[in-house]
Amino acid sequence: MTQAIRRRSASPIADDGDQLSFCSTCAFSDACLSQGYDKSALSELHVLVEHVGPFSEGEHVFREGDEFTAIAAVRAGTVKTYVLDAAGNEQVLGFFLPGEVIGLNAIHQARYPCNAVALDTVMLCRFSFPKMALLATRMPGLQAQLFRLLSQDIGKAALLAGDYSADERMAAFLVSLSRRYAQRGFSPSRFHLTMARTDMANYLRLAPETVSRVLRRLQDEGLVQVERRELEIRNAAKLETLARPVLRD
Amino acid sequence: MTQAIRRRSASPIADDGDQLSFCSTCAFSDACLSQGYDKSALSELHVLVEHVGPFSEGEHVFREGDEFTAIAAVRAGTVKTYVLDAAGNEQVLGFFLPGEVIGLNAIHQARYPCNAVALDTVMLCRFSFPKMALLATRMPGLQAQLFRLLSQDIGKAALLAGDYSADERMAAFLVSLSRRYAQRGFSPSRFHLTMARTDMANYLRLAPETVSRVLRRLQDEGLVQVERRELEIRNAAKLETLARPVLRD
DNA sequence: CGGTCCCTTGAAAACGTTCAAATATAGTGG
DNA sequence: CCACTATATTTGAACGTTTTCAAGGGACCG
Repeated sequence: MTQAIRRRSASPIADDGDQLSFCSTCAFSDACLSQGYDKSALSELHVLVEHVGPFSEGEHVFREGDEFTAIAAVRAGTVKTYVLDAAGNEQVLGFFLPGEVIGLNAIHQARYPCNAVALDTVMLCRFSFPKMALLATRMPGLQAQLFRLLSQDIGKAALLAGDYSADERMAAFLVSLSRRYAQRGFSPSRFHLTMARTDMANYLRLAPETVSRVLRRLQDEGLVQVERRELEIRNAAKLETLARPVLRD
Repeated sequence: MTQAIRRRSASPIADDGDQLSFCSTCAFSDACLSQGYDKSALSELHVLVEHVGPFSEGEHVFREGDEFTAIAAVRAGTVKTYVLDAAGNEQVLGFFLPGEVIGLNAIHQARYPCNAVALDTVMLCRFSFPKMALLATRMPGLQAQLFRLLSQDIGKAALLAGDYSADERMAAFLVSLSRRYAQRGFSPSRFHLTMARTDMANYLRLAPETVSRVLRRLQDEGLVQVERRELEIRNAAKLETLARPVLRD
């Protein structure tokens, strides 16, 4: 089928002087910079970066079973990963916002174990994984960052895993989005829900109807204001209290 | 508090001639051997191995918040990892059988994010992670194996994550145990459940009463035979059919 | 303006939980 | 070796949250 993480307009941007600032959204550059690597080391990292996209809404970045060659950091937009169960129902595994890395769960099988689709206009930084691993043997800081990224993702599923109430799940989801947007410089209190209610439901393991009802309940209690896909957090403290059992912090 | 992954009778075994065969249960040795490394490379790996244990039932291997220094492969016994929620309820994250590696989720925070306790008499191979990472820069096969192990664990939580019925969860759990025992040379159709019903319940996000009822149901339908903690799988085909939605294979 | 898709709302049903209690097992000390 | 206690497991019945089923808005797009 289609090549995983398709190449688009790769070369022009990759050689562009703006490269470093573009890539400053990537976790890898952050790590390397903080490790005090010199320009030459950094340029080695940037040599194996490919800027790909845009992917438009509904377009797939990779599909389950595709050969794994690269991981990718989201530069703009939102990527949803999911699998289809036997009955054809979608199980959403995660949403990836700018700065977050997709494809890490594909390493051990050398194939992507899930599908990844753009929820809006998505731009990616694509990293050849074999090349990156090779480079990591010469850059301990990069290796450490890769280990950290992988290790971090192991615990991520906790949000889904616990047997929490629908309200707690939803609160945790919204707080998580808020924090992740804040981390990238976006407003933590007002943002656009880039996914459909159905996606949220499939992610939180709830029925779409339940998502609807919970959002209404949270709004009636003054915790949030939802207008279609626009969300405003009106009482962050209470929302975080609700989310605490799930997020554990 | 106590040192994470406590040292016990470390030196005598580590220098023993039996070392290699002992460590053949460890994923790392497997990987290195299969990569065709010479003895000197292997001995480098074995220098940073510490054989620790035995831990007796109920004894902790590490606790949440302990400083992370090492990962460990289970050599014998079963290790349960868990966290306590705000109400003090136990959330079981996983059970680790011989050959499986604990501590991988501790890398990114440099602290163990959960507790690990022995369910029976446990023996471990302890690996200093900093030393291992350093060695991995010189042994690409080891680095690759570490990446694979980490990557693999990212998808593991799927068993808990989906919204499956109690029967499906239980079936998937039993099939998973069966396969993992088989992989290490134990009987896939008859084994001892090293964990209490409550542990299974906390792992599967069910009430203990539900676990009891589901096991009875599976037994009444002739899929398994349960006698206290002794389990026999009587109809593997049907059990796997039940588990299929969860395990996805 | 009509159609489609997404979202919302209401009522009934289901699955698992909770509460309560009985039974069984292992460990302890006499 | 046996009684005794604490713990683990099983069972029954009522309850509750979420799902399912059914239908009604509402926005966006042609």
